Amino acid sequence: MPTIFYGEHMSQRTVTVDGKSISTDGSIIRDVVRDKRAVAARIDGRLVDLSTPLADGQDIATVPADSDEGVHIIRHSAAHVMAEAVKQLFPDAKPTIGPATEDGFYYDFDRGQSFTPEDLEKIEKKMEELVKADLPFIRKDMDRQEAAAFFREKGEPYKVEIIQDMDDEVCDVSLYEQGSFVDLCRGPHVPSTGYIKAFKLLSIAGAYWRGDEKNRMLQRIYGTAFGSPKDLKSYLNFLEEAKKRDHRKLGRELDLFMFSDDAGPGLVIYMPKGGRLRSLIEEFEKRLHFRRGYDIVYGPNILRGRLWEISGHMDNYKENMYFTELDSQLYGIKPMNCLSHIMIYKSKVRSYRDLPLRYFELGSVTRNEKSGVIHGLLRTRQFTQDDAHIFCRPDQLIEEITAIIDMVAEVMAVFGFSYDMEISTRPEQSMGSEEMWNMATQALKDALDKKGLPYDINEGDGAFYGPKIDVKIKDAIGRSWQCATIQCDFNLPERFDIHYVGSDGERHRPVMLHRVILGSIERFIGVLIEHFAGAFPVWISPVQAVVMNITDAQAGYAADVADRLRKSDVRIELDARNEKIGYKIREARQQKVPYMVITGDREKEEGTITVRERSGDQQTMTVDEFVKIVREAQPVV
RNA sequence: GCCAGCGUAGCUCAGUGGUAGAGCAGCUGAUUCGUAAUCAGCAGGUCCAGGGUUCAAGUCCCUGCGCUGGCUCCA
Repeated sequence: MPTIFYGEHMSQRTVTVDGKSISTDGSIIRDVVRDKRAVAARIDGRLVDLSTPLADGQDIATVPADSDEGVHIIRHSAAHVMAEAVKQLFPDAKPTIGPATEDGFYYDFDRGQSFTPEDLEKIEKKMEELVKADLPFIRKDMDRQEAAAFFREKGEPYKVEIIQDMDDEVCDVSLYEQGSFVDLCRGPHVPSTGYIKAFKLLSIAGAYWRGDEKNRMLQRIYGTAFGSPKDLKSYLNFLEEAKKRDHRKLGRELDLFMFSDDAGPGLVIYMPKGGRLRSLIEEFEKRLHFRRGYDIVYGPNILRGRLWEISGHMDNYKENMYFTELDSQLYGIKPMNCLSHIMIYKSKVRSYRDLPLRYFELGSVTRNEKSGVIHGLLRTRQFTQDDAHIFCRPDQLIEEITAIIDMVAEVMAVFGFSYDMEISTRPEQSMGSEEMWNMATQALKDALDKKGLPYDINEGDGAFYGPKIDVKIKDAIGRSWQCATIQCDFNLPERFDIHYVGSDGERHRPVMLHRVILGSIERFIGVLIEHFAGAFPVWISPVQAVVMNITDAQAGYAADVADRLRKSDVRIELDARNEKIGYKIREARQQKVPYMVITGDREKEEGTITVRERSGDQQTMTVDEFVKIVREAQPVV
């Protein structure tokens, strides 16, 4: 192994640091970096340690602790410190991998036993000691074979496996040592453990080696670290905030939906207010689709097994499906809505003039989700999609895709979501020719390119019958959720042998688009709840206003106002209980009702109402004026 | 499905192997009040289910179910 003596050349050098030219007799980058917050540096776009030797004429950019890259490096270093702590406390734990993530870091260990919450505390304490000791991170470059031998001797088989699985052309690997711990690692790292000023261990979880469920389950410890204690604190606050917005908690508190152990896991039961919310969204969707040339259709929930064989579901989707038997015939409970729509298409001879045909269905689908993945409204075993299938000619394909992209944009604007898009390509489990897949994928790309919209590629994540554009919406606290998806399918038209008669009098094969805008209504409602923290916009609020009197003297007037509002389609509740107005307001606020309509003696005398908003602002007006305000909150689509 | 933790009143949660508890919500009564909780009383339990250990189990052990956090999978 070549040894570098950093102090070897004591000559003067001229380097550029963050755009400033510096003349130095120092030998490593750290010698010329004035910025105390610097944790690493960038040379020619490459991230390096501050201990990297200086070379004459180098252009150095420092990476501060509070930058995205800096935080990433701190987290990665924290993962190493955690591994050292674990090795000291539990010598039998074999380290595997420990990367930084978007909001923290983790390290996976192979160990006979699991870690307990008490272990977590011990590990955190030990980490604090290691940070206090301010141990330097020392990089060592090592020949690949030598490194493999080194880890084999240390009894760390996972590191050996990682080295052996590297590309053939890799000759040297780098190791980082701090204190008693050496890890295979590309780096860079902070100069010493003392740079890790704000960290916290969060949870223990199981994780498969290399993410494959056929492999051994490892013990993962999650933690997070930041450039400063202040940033760590604000992240922990953010987690608290997210907890308060949890749709499962709000769903119960606002009486929207429930789950019942007796009914079964992953099966949503809508309570009256949740039912109202859902029906409002569905009404909105029906209008939306009618106005854009869609037809509303309904298909059965179970279809013959034979049909699922033709569609390829039996070969590609069977493990997600439920089956039943009727008159000793096999039936599949639908996990998707496409088959009935294909039946509708097939029911007549179609002319090229008839296309595109757009069939829309608020279709409930049932999928056998593994027990461990079920999660409130966001992952259920039965859900309703705002599903549509568009049958079109190949020459109409791009136009139809772009129309859907526009529709997604309009709907997301109505709800106030921003979003990113990605294209998912052919998965391993799939059917059809390579040519079809290429055509379909190209069509999706062309449509996005034509609109000038940016997108990522998600290799191998398409549906089994075709590639898709996935829309990931971002909620109010920055988390992203998949809702809309647009799938391009050349497969099912062929399998069901559907066709249209072209202008040439010949039969031609149409193309099929599968698409959803909100995706699963359940999931979308879950995201809506968290996005608005339960304080829905007026137009979808299950209760838009609570009418309340101040004393029994205005009970009759309040009932009269309530009646007038109800007859004007304002969704109201009347709170005529013998309680103080402060108490009624408190309850309405907790229920996140947008308006409180207060009727005291003053209002009764003038024939008005006082309307209090969620913000606390209030105004006295007539019932008609208030009705107008509520009506105008309805979006036009 | 896998790993770990958890399961007590409608909700949030206390509970040392020895009589099942609190706050809020609910119900009843009093109070008639102007912008985030009026007072008093009452009622509320298969301690997730089944089995085991024990003189005795909410508490310890086993199995199942469910939930939570992850992993894999996904709208």
